[in-house]
Parts: sequence; structure tokens; C-alpha cells
Amino acid sequence: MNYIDFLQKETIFKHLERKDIDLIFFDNDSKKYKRGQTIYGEGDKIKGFYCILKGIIKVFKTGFDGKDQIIRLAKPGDIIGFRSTITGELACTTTKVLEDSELFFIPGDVVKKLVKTNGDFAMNLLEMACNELREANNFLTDIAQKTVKERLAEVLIQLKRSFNTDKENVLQISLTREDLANMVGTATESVIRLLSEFKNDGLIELSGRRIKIVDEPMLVKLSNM
Amino acid sequence: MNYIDFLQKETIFKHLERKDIDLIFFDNDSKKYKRGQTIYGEGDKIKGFYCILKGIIKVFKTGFDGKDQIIRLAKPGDIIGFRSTITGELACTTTKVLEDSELFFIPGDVVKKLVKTNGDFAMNLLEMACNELREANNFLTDIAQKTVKERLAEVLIQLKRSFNTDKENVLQISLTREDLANMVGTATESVIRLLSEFKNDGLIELSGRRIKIVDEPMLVKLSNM
DNA sequence: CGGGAGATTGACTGATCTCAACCCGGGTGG
DNA sequence: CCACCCGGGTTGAGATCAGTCAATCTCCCG
Repeated sequence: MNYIDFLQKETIFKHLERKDIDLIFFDNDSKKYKRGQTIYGEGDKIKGFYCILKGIIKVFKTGFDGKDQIIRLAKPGDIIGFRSTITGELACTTTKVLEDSELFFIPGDVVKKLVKTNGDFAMNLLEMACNELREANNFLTDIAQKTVKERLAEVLIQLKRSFNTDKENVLQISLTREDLANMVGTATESVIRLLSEFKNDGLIELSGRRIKIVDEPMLVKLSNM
Repeated sequence: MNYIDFLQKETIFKHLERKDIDLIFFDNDSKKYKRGQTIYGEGDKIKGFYCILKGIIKVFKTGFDGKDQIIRLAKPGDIIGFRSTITGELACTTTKVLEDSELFFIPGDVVKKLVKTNGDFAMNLLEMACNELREANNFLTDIAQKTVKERLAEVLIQLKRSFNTDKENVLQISLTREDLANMVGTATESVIRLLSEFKNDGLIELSGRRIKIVDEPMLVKLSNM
């Protein structure tokens, strides 16, 4: 139950003073979620921030034809649900657990009060939002202009940077081909074909969902980042 | 020189108290820009917010191959440059004047000070950032999943909603076909072909850059919004 | 062992891009 | 006054990337 340490080190709640920490922890506890579970869905009313202590959550929008577009993967230290909490609108994304997770919930009232009374916290939140905005803009331009191959290469690189690889250079995140496709913004079959092309070209190695990054420089080059 | 009224009514600076208003207006004046002028470019260091008093500014990223992707069109009351100001990073977009403009500059220091001392202002800013984030996410999903035709229809509708039409239902914004293409995320020729298809189908009328919206409901339907 | 989800492969289709030619109107300089 | 140029705007033809459809395969699980 010592999240305090984690929250104060790894999240936007870092540097909060004792009284503010108490505010957050008042009568509050973390909750566990299993792979596949939905935290909240598009159109839901969001009541506060969910801070990820453990696991991986995918944040996505379901398009007109039922296909999902993954907006981002959230990992420990990240917050989900903050946009809707701040604006008071209904959720514009769905969030599902990719890897068994543990989330800490912080009521919207508490957050808003913090924003109004703690300038540093407000600034932290603002920076977080602005960073997401930068990512979104980059992603937008990529999807609009790059080929699927370039985007897939880029996604692989970003996965490595966000979730690391083990000593074998194997990505430490397990995604279905469909999830990969929904990140890249393409069809599952296209991802499959391109992955095996990358394999044939010696850029990666595959065994099921394990993806080993063999030639990172070449992938970077391919991605035109 | 009475921007005060405008700022207090139409912008994130609304509801600021006298002392904060004074802070913003200290030794400050607006500046005029002509069509085609660049306010700042990708990679520039941004020193503060630019609040638009008059005109239209396009905010875009230039992709690897030199093609521009328009992220948004900013109009009176909007702010440009806030992302970089807040995070302290270099600009990740370029901003150019589409319609002769008048901008009011507010130094980053002043803004940051306001964020830290004025909770309501911080909240306003945060809401603004979150709204942009919602737009960005929607746009992302659209570009990833919709056809060019759907996206063009949607852009036309959004242009009408943002910039209105006159009594004749003519869009009150003048864009080159290339700018339109850069909003939709497609080639100029594709926009031209689709516009004339829309014209043949009786959805719009064209004369040069004037676009008259004839059948809005049908456009909405076409766009799958 | 049957069922189901995810992964793969092949064949086909088609939306969209690229390239290239041409048009049009306005402005400029000789 | 006219030829020329230049920035858009249009149109056509051809090439192709990438999506869809459908069949098959491979695990994994109960």
C-alpha cells in the first residue's frame, strides 16, 4: 500500500506537499484489472483520473465501421481519463487492459481543487497535456503522409523506446497483430505481410508475439523519423 | 487599442482580474501580419503566446517529403504557440497567415506566472489544451479510417461551422485547393476531382475559391460524422 | 477431440497517388 | 499593347499501395 513513493516519484503528483498527498489518499485504494477488461468506454461519464501503478492500458477510438484506432498505450506512471475529467465531457475514447493492471483512482473534484490551489501541480498537468498534444500532432502527420511500411517501422521503434527490450532485444510488450494494425492504422493482413518482409530483410525476428529487434538503425531509417 | 474588452470576452483570458489584466498589458501592443507571413516555424524557440485578435492562421507540420499537414486553422480568440511555451520545447509546427491578421503577444513568463497564481486561469488553459487534444484524437481516427471523400465532406462541414457562410451559404474562408488538400491529408488533384464530383452531385457550387454549401445534410451524411 | 481466436497466405480490387500536359488570369517588363 | 511568366487549377492516363475476401493453419483450452 505504499503507492505514495511511486506517485511522488514517477507521476504528475510528484513534488506534492503532505497536505495535498493526504487529499489524494483520503479513503482511497488501488484496484486491479485483468487483461481484456474495460476501464471505461467511449461515451461514459468519467469521474476522475486513473493513475496506472502497474500494467499496460490501450486507449483507442472505435471508428464508424467498427475498426479501432489506438491513440496511445499507457503504462505505469501515466494517467488515463484526464481529458474528460478536466473538460467534464463524456469520454471520447475507450480504455482496455492489455496487461494485467493496477490503477489508482483520484476523484475529479480532488484534481480540480489541486489545480486551483497548487500552481506547480497545474503546471505539471498542463505540461502533460501539451506533451500528448505534441505526440498527437506528430502521429497525425505520420498517418496522413507516411506509407504503412514507414509507420510500422516507426511503431516498432517507439515500442522499443517506451517498453524496452530484454537482453535478447525482444520487445517487452505483447501485442496481437490486430492491436499492432490498430496502432499503425492499417489492416491486420498488411501488418502480417510487412512483419514478414521485415523478417526476410533481417530487420526483426519473430516467434509468435515475440518480436526481436535485430537491426534498429535500419528500422529507424525505414521509418523516416 | 481596446483589446481588453475582446480578451476578456472571447479568450482564455476571460474573467481575469484587474491586476492580472495589467500584467498582460504591461508595455505591450498588438502586431499586424500579412497573408503569407510566417509567425514562427518548426524548430523555432517560442517565447510566449500569440493571441489572435483578427485574421486566420494556419498551423501545420511539414512532413518528410515536404508536404504540409494542416493541424488546425486558428481564428480570433484562439492562441497559437502555447504548447511550446508551456513545455519549453522548440515549436513542432509552423504557423502562417492565411488572412491578414493582428496578433497580441503575451510573454511566456507572464503566462506561467498566471498559471501558478491564478487557479481559474490554469483551469481555462487546461481545458483549452484538452479540447485540442480531443480534436486531435478525432482527426487522427478520421485520417486513419475514413476515405478521402468522407474526410473532404467533413472538412467542408467543419469549415462552415468554424468560419460560417454568408446569406448565400458561401464559406467565409478562402483556401487554395492545396490548403484544402493539406487539411484533408490528400493530394491536390484528389481534392479537385472530389470537389467537382460534389458539384455534379449538387452538394456544393464552385466559383474559384468560393465554395457554396448547397446540400449540407447530404455532406454530413457523406462524412459519416 | 472439438471449438475458437489469432495468424498466415493468396488472389483480386480499387481508391488514391503520381506524372505530365494544359488552361487561365493577372501582373510585368520590353 | 503584347508576349511572357507564374501561381494556381484541371484533366487524363497509368501505376501501385494497401484493403477486402476467403481459405487454411496453428495453437491453446476446456
